[in-house]
Amino acid sequence: MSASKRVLIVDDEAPIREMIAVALEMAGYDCFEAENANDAHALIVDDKPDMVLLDWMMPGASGIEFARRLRKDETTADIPIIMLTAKGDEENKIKGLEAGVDDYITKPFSPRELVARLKAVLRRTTPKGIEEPVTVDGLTLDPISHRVTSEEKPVELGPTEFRLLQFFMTHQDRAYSRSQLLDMVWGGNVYVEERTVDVHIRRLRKALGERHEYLVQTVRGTGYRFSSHVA
Amino acid sequence: MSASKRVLIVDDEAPIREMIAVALEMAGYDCFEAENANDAHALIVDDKPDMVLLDWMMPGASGIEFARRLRKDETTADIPIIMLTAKGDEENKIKGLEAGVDDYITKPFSPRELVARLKAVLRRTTPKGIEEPVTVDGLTLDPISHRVTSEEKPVELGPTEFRLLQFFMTHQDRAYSRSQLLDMVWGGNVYVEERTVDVHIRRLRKALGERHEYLVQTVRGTGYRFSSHVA
DNA sequence: GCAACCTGTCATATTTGTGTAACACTATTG
DNA sequence: CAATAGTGTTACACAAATATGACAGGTTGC
Repeated sequence: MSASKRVLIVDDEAPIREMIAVALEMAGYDCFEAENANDAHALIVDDKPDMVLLDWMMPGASGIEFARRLRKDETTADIPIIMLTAKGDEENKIKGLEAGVDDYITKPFSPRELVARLKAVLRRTTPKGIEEPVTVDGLTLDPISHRVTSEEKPVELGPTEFRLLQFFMTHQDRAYSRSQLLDMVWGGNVYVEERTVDVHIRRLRKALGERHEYLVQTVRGTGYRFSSHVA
Repeated sequence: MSASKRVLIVDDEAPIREMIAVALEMAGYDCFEAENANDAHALIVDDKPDMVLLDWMMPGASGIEFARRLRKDETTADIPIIMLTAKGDEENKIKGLEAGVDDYITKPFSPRELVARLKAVLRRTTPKGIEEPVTVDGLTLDPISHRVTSEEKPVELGPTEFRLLQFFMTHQDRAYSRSQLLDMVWGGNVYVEERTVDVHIRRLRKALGERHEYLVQTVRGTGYRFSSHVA
């Protein structure tokens, strides 16, 4: 589930927000909007976005001021910000960069450029996921080719089992409760029965086969654990 | 398709841009112009050129600064840059080379010299692996003759399928999402449905025939992968 | 201007994955 | 040795993802 990135657009002019939203949605982003700094802050707290597009000119708190505020608060400090500025506004550019803005883009701009900048910023702020293959006792998971092999032989896994195994292999020797697994593997806000985890554990074990199923261990009363250590 | 090379001229003085443009067009290049760094960036994003001629002296962001910015972003990092500098400006030359500029040329210069430099730079930057034929299990793609053969027999491919296959053959054993493929094969920022990728994958597979279609593998929930390894 | 060819998008099949509930086991506890 | 809670298994309906075939514009070359 590479859920699409969520972008918050902050601008006091609705038509502009709409235009941007359309462009971004076509490019596969998930947008939501705010028309002033207060609304924006509420939305950010409520559902932390992956990126904020911030208009420099806004009634009330200016964009810069708002950017500073976001940077100050630890929980929002790491959200990338792209500032929208008027043409040739070099001074603001500088202030913006000082305030910790990740990039700025001058209006008017082409949707393409916007998307390109956004991608560029996300690329350099999003920490690269674990890209190295992991191996445990002959079982190898390669995130790059998205493949799992047991003693060189391919292992057939569904998407969920793959993520589950990936999580386990990068978090070994530690017991996780079903609800923790749901959080980590399924993603934060989904409602599924806890027992569903059991079923996927079962599917994973089956796919791993006799040779490796011992790696997925039951911790009675608690949940499951992945370990090459026997009980 | 193999249209003439596209060169972006960035200089704040229109007459100079014009002069250069005329010279280059006579030499068979396709020119477009920008008078400042921001416009230039927008144009580059919109339609990635094969080469950028960059004036060192510009209001706002200096040429060097702009060059650095281009080098930083992965998608523009491989565009060759030739810097135009004032006579005897040795210091800038050094800074320019540090910033990853491919060549520099001092003003005033003759059109002939400019074209010569440009050719030289293109010659040594273009052949980045895009020259060698690739073969996988009897399937060969030759970028030079722009031809694909399966066991010596020619394979009919549309332009998009060709680029797709070329990308795959030069990036094997790696799973790509549809949006990544759109980025890499279709080019930077085109608004196309993700499902379109499926269709072209389908066309590619069909063209490859039974003998080779196994190379194009579906990675459920993720995208596609090209690999001679089964599953 | 015509014909052949590409392309992107739909609508529709097909295939595969997912969550649940029901029932079978197994360890634990007293 | 029950009684009980915790897990394992399995079958199954339905959801989601992918494959496929057809189509309407748009290009290109003649």
